[in-house]
This record gives sequence, C-alpha cells and structure tokens, in this order.
Amino acid sequence: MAGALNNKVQVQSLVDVVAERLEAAIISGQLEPGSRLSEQALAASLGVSRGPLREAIRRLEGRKLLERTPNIGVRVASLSLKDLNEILQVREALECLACSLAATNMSDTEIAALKKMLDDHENQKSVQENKGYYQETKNLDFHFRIVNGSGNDRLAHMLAGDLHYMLRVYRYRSGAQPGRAAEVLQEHRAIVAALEARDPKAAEDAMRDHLCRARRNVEQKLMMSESENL
Amino acid sequence: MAGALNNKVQVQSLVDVVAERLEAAIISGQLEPGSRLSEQALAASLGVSRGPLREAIRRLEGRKLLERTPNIGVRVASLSLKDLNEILQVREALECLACSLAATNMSDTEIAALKKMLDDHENQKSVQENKGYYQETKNLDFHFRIVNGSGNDRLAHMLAGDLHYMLRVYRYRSGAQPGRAAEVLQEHRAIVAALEARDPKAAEDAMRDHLCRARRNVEQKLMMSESENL
DNA sequence: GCATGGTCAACTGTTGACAGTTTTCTATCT
DNA sequence: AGATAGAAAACTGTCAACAGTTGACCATGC
Repeated sequence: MAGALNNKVQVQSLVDVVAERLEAAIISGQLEPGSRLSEQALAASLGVSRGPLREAIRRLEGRKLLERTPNIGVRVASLSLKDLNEILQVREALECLACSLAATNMSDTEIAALKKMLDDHENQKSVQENKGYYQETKNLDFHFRIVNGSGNDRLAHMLAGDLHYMLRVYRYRSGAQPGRAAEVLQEHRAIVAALEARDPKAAEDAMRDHLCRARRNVEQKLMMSESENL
Repeated sequence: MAGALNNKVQVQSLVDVVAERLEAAIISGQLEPGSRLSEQALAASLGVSRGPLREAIRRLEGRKLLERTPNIGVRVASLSLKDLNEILQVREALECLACSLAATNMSDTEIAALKKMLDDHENQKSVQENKGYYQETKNLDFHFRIVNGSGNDRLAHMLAGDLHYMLRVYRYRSGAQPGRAAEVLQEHRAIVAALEARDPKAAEDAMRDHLCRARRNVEQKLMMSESENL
C-alpha cells in the first residue's frame, strides 16, 4: 500500500499486452512451433482489432519468435536440431563469458548468496534421491544469477531474453536432469569456488565443463526420444 | 537473363520495404541515435499510410534498433559507452567462437580464398603507407568470411545482423585503423595460419588477441575524442 | 514573477472498411 | 479419373477516420 503513490504508472498499450500474451502462449506451447496464426481468429479471441495484433506480431518477428511469409501468414518459429545445436553453441560461449566476467564483477554478497543457494539445493529431497535438480523460477536460478553478476546488461538481456525464449520454444530445459543431480550440484560448486577465487579463467573452464556435460546429457535424451519416433 | 524465369519472385510487402529504408537510414546516420521519429512526417515522405510504417517500426523495436515510449513516440536507440563496451564484449566472445568453429568447419577452398584476400590486402597502397586498412563491403570482409565459415548460421546471423547494426548505429567501425595497418595484416595472417592448421584453440586465441588490440586502439581514440569535447 | 488551470493543436493508438492475394470448391472437358 | 478453369470464400495488406494522450501556449490568481 505504501508504494501505491510512489510508483509511476506504467502505461501499456494494447500492443504491449498482446505481445506479452503471444509470447506467453508460444513459450507455454499453446502456440506450437511451426503452427500458423490466424489474425482474424486471434483478434476475435483477444478482443482487439487486427491493427495492434499485427503490430505485436511484428515485434515478435523482429525477435525471431515468429516468421512471416508475405500474403500467406505467420508461423511460430520452429527449430531444427541444427538450429538447436547452433543456439546452444552460442549460448555456451556467452554463458562462459558471463561466468568469466562474474569472477571479476560479482560482489562478495552475491557470491555468498550463491553458496547459500547451493546449500539449499543440497537439502532438496529430489537431489538426495538423485531424481532431479529443480530450481526456482528463471530470475532466481543459478545460471541467471551468474549472468546477472557479470555486470554486462546486454549479455544478461541476451541470455535471459531472446536466447532463453528460443530454447523454451523448443521445450529445451537444461535445469531438471534426472540421474545427474549430484553431479550437477558438484559442478555448480566448482563454478562458485572459481568465482570466489576471483579467477576468470577457472570460472570460465568450470562453466564450460558443466555446460558441455549438460548438453551431452540432453543430446542423449533427444537421440533416444528421436529413435523412439522411428 | 538465364535466371529471369528460374528465380522465384520474392514478394516484398510495404512493411518490408519501409523497414529496410528505416534500417538504412539509421545505419547511415540520417536518423541519428536518440532522435525522435514522427510517424506523420515519415509516412508522408515515404508515401505510405501510417499502418505499414508502424508495423515496420515495431519490427525494428523487436530488433532493438528503435525504442518506443507509449503515447510519446519512437526514438532511434542510442548507446552509452557502457552499452558499447558491453556489446563489444559479447561480440568478441562470439567472434572467438566463430573462429574456433571455422578452424574445424571451413573448407580448404575458403581458407585459400582468405589467404588470397590477405595477399590482395598487402598490395593495398594505404596499407603499405600505413594509412589505413580498408576492406570490401560487409559480406566480403575478413571477419565476416570467418563467421560464415563457422558453419553456425545462427551465430553468423547474430554477428552480421543485429550486433553489427547496433555497433554501426554508434558509428563503430573496427575496420579502418590508421597507423595500425601492418599490424592488423599480421594479426590476420596469424588467424589464417591457425585456421589452416585446423587448430580451434590457436584460432580462438589469435582472434582474441586481434580483437583486444583493435578494441584498445579504438578505445584510445574514443578517449581522445571525448577529452577533446570537454 | 511564479504557479496553476484551461484550451487547443499535434501527435499516437485503435478501429473498421476496402483492396489485393491465396486457397478451396465446383463445373467442365478430355 | 484426372486436369483445367472459374467463382467464391477466406485470408492478408493497406488506408483513412476517429478516439485518446501529451505538450505548448495563454490567461488568471497570488
């Protein structure tokens, strides 16, 4: 209640609202990769006219979440396996950069909070039973804390924004890794130790190691599920 | 003439044309960073209605070349020095990744063409007189050839697309470096040697060395021109 | 002279209509 | 039965009008 008169009213146009809605629908899978959007149906179901809807769609085109063919329509971006691998390569390079920068720029308080987080993770029942390693929502998860600690806002935006969303479109989640929980925790601890030592190179190497293992783990699962489809 | 009936007609909507025009105007500096766009004036001068213009603007918002304040209007994105440094950090990490991948993925033909390019560069009068190192247009320049040789299309798109444009908005050009031409050429040669040796680590290190030197050189110039403004 | 309130012009945001394009369906021919 | 042509339906692209918001300017009060 104290903040009611102290916070500027944030104006949101219909375009802003619609873009958020679309993004949420894409990320939740309600709008599936490759699926076609009908302006008329969407405008009707959202209760807006086609103008602001088109503008919202254009913004998401600019962010490559949607792809348009002139006179035909708009589809949700879909990722081939090649795309996925390419994005993962890019993301790995950027997360390693973030980790290296965090070794220099992250505050002692932030690093202590990271260690506490890992203690909490160790107490998770699912980690102890090696069932899975679940983290809080995006803004509080281990990786994003490090990215934010890099001090490079652009980088944080890229990793937490469009790259993150592209991977979510593909249902790619590296967080929960059944059967690998204890390893992940140890890898996280190695990363934090390097951050604490303020050693950018060690931090980068520890992160790269962790990400490669995570990617390999997921690749195995993808190959298994793709061979099940044949 | 042989291709006239063999190439599909590429449809371009007004939105596509207008977005290209806007982008070109931003990059050429006709629309300066921070400057305000008037829909009415732009629509009149481009001879289109405000609808497609707004859509084009939305796309460029999605690509972060333009920034909108609701009910106020749209400005060309402007970069602080902090922004510039951040983007350069990101770009460096990605160019090093590209170079590392190129060491594996670039064809022998492409590498030979790169060497030939450096021979041509060596014959440039301006390089010999240490006045500057000028390259062909973007698609043919040394860096972008390597990025394309990485085999990672997403990465190439990021480096040749939005990141490139963001830096161009700031008039950031790393290509021409008066007083450093011979050094740059040697650095380029070291990069190609590492590519030829198919050594990803050496290629990455050579590129990182080159980019750090280039950045430092430009930083010096920026500091000099900023102190001249005081 | 400064602060406040009101008005108006200029702008941005949205809507619905119309034009153009593509897809679907039907009829006809071979 | 398959191919072709034409019409209609459904869609996308654009336009112009209207509604809402903001900033500039002017008048009034202290």
